[in-house]
Amino acid sequence: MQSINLNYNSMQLTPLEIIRRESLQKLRELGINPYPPEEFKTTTSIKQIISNFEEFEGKEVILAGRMMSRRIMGKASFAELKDASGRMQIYINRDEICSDEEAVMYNTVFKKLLDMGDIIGIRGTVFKTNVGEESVKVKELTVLSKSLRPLPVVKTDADGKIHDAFSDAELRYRQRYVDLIVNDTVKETFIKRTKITTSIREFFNERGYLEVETPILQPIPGGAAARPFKTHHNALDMPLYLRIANELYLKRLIVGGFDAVYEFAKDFRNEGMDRTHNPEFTVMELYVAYKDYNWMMNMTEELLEKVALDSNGTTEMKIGKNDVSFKAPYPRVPILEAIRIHTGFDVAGMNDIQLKEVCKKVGVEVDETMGVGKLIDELFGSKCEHHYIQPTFIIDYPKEMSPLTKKHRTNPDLTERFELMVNGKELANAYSELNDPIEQRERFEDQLKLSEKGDDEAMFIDQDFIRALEYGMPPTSGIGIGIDRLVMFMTNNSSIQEVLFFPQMKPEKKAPSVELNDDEKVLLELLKATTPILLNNLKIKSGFSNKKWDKTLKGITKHNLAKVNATDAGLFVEVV
RNA sequence: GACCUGGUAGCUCAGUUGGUAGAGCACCUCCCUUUUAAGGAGGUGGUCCUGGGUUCGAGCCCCAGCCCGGUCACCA
Repeated sequence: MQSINLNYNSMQLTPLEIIRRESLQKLRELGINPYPPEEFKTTTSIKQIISNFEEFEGKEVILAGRMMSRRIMGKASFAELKDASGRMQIYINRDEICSDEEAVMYNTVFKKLLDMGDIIGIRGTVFKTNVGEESVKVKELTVLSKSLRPLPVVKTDADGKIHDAFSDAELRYRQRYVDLIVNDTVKETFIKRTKITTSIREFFNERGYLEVETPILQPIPGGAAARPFKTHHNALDMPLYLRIANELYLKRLIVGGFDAVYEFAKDFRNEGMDRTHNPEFTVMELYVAYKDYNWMMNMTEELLEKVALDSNGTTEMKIGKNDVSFKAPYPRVPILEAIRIHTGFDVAGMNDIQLKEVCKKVGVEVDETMGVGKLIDELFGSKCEHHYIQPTFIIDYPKEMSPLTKKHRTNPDLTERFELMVNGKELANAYSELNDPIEQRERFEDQLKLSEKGDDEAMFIDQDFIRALEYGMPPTSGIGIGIDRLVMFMTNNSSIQEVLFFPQMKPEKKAPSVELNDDEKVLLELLKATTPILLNNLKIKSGFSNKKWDKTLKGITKHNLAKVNATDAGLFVEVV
């Protein structure tokens, strides 16, 4: 983008950056390419050495990584090298890496021209220092990439206590690359995230379930109730929406004859952002033919137990202040039972008027647009949800709030649906899927009525999806698991931003321009008319307020267009 | 969207009824061959988020705005 390029061109360098650019130039003058093109072949990784130290001791290794700290002591130095696998100390001795008289590689390149953050390669032998620290004695040093910006300096003391941590949330999210370099725990979070998704894939693939991809750009944003992002396709000249869910597409595939399909889907919802909501987020949805929601509950227990073990090595977890166990089985509580337990009211079979009465009594706010489903959802959400810390299936939701769910086998007012609650939050949502096309059309029409009544979350009708159901979909159970939320639980993070590499942020403000502003131009013209001029006279001529005067004069002196001279006769300003 | 915190050096942070902008680390110069939050001596470095205002004088007070975070509201 043009504006960004302009910003870079007009960027004012800090003294630290200028020094590094000068070092870069000097490296080139010494005939060292600071960005060499050749492959750099390493023989092992830091983690390998640390975890098999006896095997490596005395042997030669070649490593590459970022220099994270440096302690120079005359003719010898220690530095910390960090590669993708870990950190370890390297020992650099002048006479080991240099044979020439001037010892250029040590005295000039290592001591003067390299900086913290530079990427280097080393060849040397593994040894242990007198103090017992595992290290590599460097015999050869190669510059692999010069770093032009100083990294934050984060130090860890002998007790493992971190000093001057790079902790500003805004900087960490905007410059995640820096966060990943200096904050090791951040990297661990994201490695764990991949372990979790890998664990889920393994679980499904072993069962022969098929991983698929379905459209993100959808003409009708179906499968959930949420405000979509809208975009436009130029060639077709039609609106398209970023998907809010992929449910209806996966069910079409079940119609098409796949027994089990799943997708890790980025979904998009144009709604508020907070600690647990990002406009784009990841949901794993799975559909399995010939199963029901009871089967799905059993599978979910098994899956989560495995995910906990694969990612953390245990089913027992600390989430915030709570101890949570993912050991199966999990209790199954009908939603109306939960409401009875936590409010004292049995709302089974109540109509909307009676429900509003109950809401009023227990202090839950309601409005006219709310139907039975929404009222029950509201009661559960504000009075019950937060009580379910241990994994608990809340089951048998009312029909009104579940337009894609099959009617309950014993009670036609309810549906075969469950939500899995963990730590007081929803983690998964699953149904015995509605496969009766005639009833599905009726449910959609009920949603349309809700929408006309003012419910802006009611679902859109997808005619093609109904057509697919009319060809016949086997009885099927489906589930959606919020992956970001699952990762939050498994890594004990309370903010979704901590488990997304690049959480959504408002743009940074523009870098200051080197262009003169209008006030500065005016002042410079005045100055050019009479130069040198007594400072106070120029101030009076400008007519600027004190603050504006001060800022503007500082502005043009900073650009080196004018300077102030102190003489016996007073302060004079002149053009340079 | 509402309310509350905060925004000062590359990083982490101080900053006194409003009176010339500070510390630690980093950086620069010098000393130092198994150190480790290495150490010792000296030094450089600032759009105090932005724009107005009050004042002889604003990092600090007032007004408007921007950005992060938190709480609530909204929301699968």
